[in-house]
Amino acid sequence: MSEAVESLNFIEHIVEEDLKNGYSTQDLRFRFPPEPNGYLHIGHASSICLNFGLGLRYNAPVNLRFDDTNPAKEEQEYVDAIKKDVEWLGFKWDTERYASDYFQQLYDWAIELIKQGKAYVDEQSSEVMAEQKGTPTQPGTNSPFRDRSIEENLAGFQKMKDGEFDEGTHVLRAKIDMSSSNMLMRDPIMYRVLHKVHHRTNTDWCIYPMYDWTHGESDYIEQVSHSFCTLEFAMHRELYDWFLDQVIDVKKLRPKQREFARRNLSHTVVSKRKLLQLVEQNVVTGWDDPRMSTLSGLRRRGYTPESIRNFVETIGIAKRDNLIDVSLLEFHVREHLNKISPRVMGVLDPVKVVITNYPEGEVEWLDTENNPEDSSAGTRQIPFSREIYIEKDDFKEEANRKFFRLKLGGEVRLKSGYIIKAESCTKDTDGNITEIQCTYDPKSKSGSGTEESLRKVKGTLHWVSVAHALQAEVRLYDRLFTDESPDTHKDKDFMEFINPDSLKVITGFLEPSLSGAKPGDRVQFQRLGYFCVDPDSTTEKLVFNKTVGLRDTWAKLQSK
RNA sequence: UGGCCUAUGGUGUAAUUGGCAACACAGCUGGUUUUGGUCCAGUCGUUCUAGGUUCGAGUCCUAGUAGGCCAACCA
Repeated sequence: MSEAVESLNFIEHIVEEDLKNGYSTQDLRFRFPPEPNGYLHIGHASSICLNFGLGLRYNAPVNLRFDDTNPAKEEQEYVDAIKKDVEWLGFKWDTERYASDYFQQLYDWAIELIKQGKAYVDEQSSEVMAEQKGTPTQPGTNSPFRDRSIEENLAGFQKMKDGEFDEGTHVLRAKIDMSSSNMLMRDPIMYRVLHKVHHRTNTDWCIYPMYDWTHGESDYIEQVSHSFCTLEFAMHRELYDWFLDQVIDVKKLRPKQREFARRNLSHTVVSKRKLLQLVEQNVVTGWDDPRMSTLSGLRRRGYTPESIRNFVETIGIAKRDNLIDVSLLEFHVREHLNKISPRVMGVLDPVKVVITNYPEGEVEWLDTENNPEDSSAGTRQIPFSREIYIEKDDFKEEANRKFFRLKLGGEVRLKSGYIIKAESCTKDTDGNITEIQCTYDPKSKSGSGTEESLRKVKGTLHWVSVAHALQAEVRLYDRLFTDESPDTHKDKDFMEFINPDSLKVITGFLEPSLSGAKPGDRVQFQRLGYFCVDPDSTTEKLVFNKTVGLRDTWAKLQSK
């Protein structure tokens, strides 16, 4: 095996550089820090694969740390869902942490800051403070409470902690620089009063630390070497470093924050807030609706962890704006499913075919391979009889030479069965074809080795025996949004681009071998696409989700 | 009007750190095929602009242009 020249992304270059400049691999430690206020989506997969991938690469621990500093939005349900998703993607965290584990330490440090004159209690309303904050082009002005005594601040902070103040009346602020060109440095809030029940600390606290005060210090407590986040936090780095400077012990490792661009996926939204909106407004059935860009939605849709990891690998990590076409994600799921999915036959839009010269009442069990990509997958038997279903699209009374399917007077191969010839068809009063009459060549049976069976006919159709067909609910999905980038229009809300036809529920007719299919099972309906059994499925009523269609060059030709 | 970040084929990402611009997807041609799938072969097409440094610039410098981010008691 020749060692291919490894190409690293800029984050990996940073780590390599640090290793060259004195870090040892023992120093390396990473973390994935979700806020438990929603479900993970495909964008998080990039962050997960980045951090856990680095852990694997350097054999370094990776913590799963819940950034749970806002009890108003965070719930245990989300914690559970996030853990499930990370595991499903195939990663193992070193330790499970919570920012709330550090509330006491954070509080103690805050007292120190007050004692050093670097933090103060402000009693103004948020409106007034916002006004004093200035604008990006104009400096802010100091709060009248900025210079009160340390004793006063200590007492005020104590009262905040003791629950003597109402929400919104008092905050603890870092005393930095109200004229900084970085708005975040204009005396940022460290603590606010919140009389809310926290999912872990319950009512122990009624003051809660803000993100900036919490995140870097949590990294430091855990001795995380590299703290990666998305670009919108770039301006926070200065604050991250300032807060670190206040508590750092130079003998300990100093975490560094670096930022990368979030991945945008076309025809969807990749934002917890917007996904929550879809859930709350019942545009979808839940966080795990198969149309959602959540990991749980993709899982239910039939995506495999491998396919998502491969996708994330090829889209890489960088700092520029991007819009990745969903077709790349679809490529990766097809690539994996092609290798692992058993092939079966199902007809989703049926028209009946009667083989007039086939004996009435007779049933033949035909051998067919389970997966041409995997010879060890073996074969199974499928029933053939006088009446079968084929797809409506697979028959035309008249068609040109480019149409490789069934037409009057023409022949096709029935997959793993016989060659049939269309002789006539019947229609209802509206002109819809209701039945096709065919004859078959008894000597053309697949695999029989006869001269007739070896004949080349251009088309091969999938089919199911009418008498043996299993009926199943099949859910067909299309993109949730009609616009490739629904949430980037300045004058339009992303909800205006919702695709009204993103879900179509039909009844499909499937080969009987599918009768025992279990939720999560994945198959390829030949010539149609990849499908998986939905959790809603029961033994009485099978329910399939369409994961993704096969590449369809015929459809492409037709649309020209 | 301020600050920060970014700019490489249609899309995404590389380029041994200053040394022949490449990989994947998409597109197009053809071949194989009992899935119009898979697979195989071929093909199209790229460094935002203008200066500068250098034997040599996608890479460094300057200016410009374009896009993104920044004024929540959210993260």
